[in-house]
Amino acid sequence: MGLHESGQMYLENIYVLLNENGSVRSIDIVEYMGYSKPSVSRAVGLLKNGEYINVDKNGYITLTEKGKREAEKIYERHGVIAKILINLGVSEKTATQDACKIEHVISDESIDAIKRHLYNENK
Amino acid sequence: MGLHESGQMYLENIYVLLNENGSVRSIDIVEYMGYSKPSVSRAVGLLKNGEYINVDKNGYITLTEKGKREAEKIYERHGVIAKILINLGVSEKTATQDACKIEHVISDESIDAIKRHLYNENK
DNA sequence: ACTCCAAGTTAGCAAAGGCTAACCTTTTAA
DNA sequence: TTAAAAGGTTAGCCTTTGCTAACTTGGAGT
Repeated sequence: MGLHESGQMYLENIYVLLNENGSVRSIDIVEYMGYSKPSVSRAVGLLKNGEYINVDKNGYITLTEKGKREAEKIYERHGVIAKILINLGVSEKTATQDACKIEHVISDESIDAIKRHLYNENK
Repeated sequence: MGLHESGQMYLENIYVLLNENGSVRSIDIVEYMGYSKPSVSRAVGLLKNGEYINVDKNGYITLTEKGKREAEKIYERHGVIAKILINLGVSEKTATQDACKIEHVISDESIDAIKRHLYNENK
């Protein structure tokens, strides 16, 4: 079975942290997401189990191919949703917050439609 | 505390069923939403408890003022989201499905921005 | 060497929200 | 009148995803 919403969030944040810092451990996720160590520990275990990430003996996390694909997909959706909201006049803060929620529930069809719209707008 | 996502869904569907049929019992919600009788029974109990609905001795459900306000708000959000998605080229079916999810997580600020956009579009 | 701290894990709780199994009424129909 | 169907409720389970408390383990500093 695929990832649940929380798994998607963790994966996306791992992706962001990897891009920002070059490396990620569980403790970095704890600080970034504001969750407790046990919550992160379990989530990381589940992502590892599902082969979305690898964790080396020092606790450093990397994305598998599967994990990278998934993370990029969610990250892109996030950007697309935030962008259209901002274009509609929503503040960046709210747009980002809303995008975090919407990205997990919106269909591919709707995302594609929004992408087409954003593309056409810039012509 | 306010309604959770499932409570909002139940309330919205009660509102729709009331408008469609003029009356609603738990069993109608069971059929409409496809949930089990105990799930609906609990949800109805919670809505009653929160004073969103009244249930008469024959099991007929009506909205309180508070419930009606809430239901209308969610119903409107649903319509707004579905409409902009449809305007972007999303099929009615998908737009409706997505709206059902998004309506519970999107901010008032974003809804207002979308409403402004839809209004300006029709000028 | 001993202590201490940082990073993780284990165990177990809580709330939301779905489910089945089984039960109780009340109404309908043979 | 007696049996079945319809509508609800109770009890209790499961999963997801957060939490705290308490433990382990490995490396640093004194």
